[in-house]
Amino acid sequence: MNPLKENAREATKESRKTIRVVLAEDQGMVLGALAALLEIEGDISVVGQARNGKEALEAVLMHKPDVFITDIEMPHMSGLDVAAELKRRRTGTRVVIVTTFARSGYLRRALDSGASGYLLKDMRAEELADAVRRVHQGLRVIHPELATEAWGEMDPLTDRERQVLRLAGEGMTSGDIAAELGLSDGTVRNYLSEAISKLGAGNRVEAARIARTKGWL
Amino acid sequence: MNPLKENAREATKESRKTIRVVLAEDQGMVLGALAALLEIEGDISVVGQARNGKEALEAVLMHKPDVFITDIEMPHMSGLDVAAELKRRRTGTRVVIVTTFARSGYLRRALDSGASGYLLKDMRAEELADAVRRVHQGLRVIHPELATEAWGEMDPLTDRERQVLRLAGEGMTSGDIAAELGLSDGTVRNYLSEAISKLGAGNRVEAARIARTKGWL
DNA sequence: ATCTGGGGATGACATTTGTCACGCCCGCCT
DNA sequence: AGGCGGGCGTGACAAATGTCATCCCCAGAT
Repeated sequence: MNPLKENAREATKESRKTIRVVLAEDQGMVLGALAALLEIEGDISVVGQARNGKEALEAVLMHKPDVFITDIEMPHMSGLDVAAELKRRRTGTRVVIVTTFARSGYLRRALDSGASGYLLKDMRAEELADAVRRVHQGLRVIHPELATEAWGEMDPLTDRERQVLRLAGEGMTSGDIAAELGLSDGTVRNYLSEAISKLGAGNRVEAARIARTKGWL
Repeated sequence: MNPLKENAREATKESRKTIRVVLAEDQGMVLGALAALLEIEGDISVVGQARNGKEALEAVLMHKPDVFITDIEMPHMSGLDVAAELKRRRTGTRVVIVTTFARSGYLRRALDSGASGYLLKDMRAEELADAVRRVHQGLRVIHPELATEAWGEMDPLTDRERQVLRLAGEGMTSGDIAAELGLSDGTVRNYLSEAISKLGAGNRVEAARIARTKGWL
């Protein structure tokens, strides 16, 4: 129980420096590559890897890592769901989302789920380790482009509009959609028209595209 | 990483064994991570990295690597385009496609473009280095799931149809497309109509969706 | 020299879309 | 009770879309 004078310096150094990380990502190759990338850093150690949300949750609960790095789109439980669950369980683990998608909707949900970081995969690889360190220190790290710009605009669509637009984006005709949702053909067209104008699009296809890229789907 | 410490004997050994690689991938983080992954292997050296098709082409022409590893979907020139161009120029470089998409159309085009390997990103990370070695030895490496189903259905679309359908899928109107391609409005609609019927779709949106999922874009 | 087929264009027509202006019903606010 | 406003529907109309038959042009194939 007594501080060991001799290696006290090293011990504290070690315990202060090594950041234990669990990594989740459904593409095996990217998972392995990211692990390799992080292992290069002397102060970061990957203690667990997972290829889907459920495994990820188990791995985090088992290893109690300092930082949990996860993709969003994974089989059966998204990274956002895992983050929310971890928040609910009050594990001390900090969460960093690393994803392809610069959708403000995702960012909002990530922050709501208690994530400490939101990074895009097209960031420079070297910055990942730094981000992990910052988050470990209790800081928040948001990808710059998201932190400023695309942030602020809220989803202007009503539930119906979203619903209708999604189906239209799949190639369904107004009539199909009407049948599917138990609405009238004209009503569907009205919603579509509303959505198109709200999104500043020229037609349903463009509207769907815009909504998708904003994460409002 | 330190070529200076070789003496003559080691140098010949080295030159026989070290596989020089150029890597292309638009997501910076994945690019860096893959590079890290490969650099761990003693016999593989990443001599160039690129984040889009054009850079990739330049990098390959400049470094003349043994193997060129590339993603498909990149800005302004796809990995497939780069592969085709390299084939045309008869560089000795062997090409390995590494992509997310298990689309038979992509595989076909990859092989047509002279690629020696087609791997999916959800493969285990450790297998990448092996694949690189095999390809370097002149072997072909095709992701198992695809190898069997490889000769699936053929792309029924002509170039024009593909072109027109792509733009239509972005939300452009027939008129826009006509202007863009220097065709008449009616002709565009004819191509679209052809594409729709070839794909068994009900309208342009569905047709675009189908073509996309098949990898015929 | 002729035949053939692909790329491209036209014109006509039936549907589907996108817009608008209204009208109805129902819950909520004060 | 009266007054909103949101969800839903109708009708009408212009524009865009999908389908066909038909025609021109030109490069290969025979």
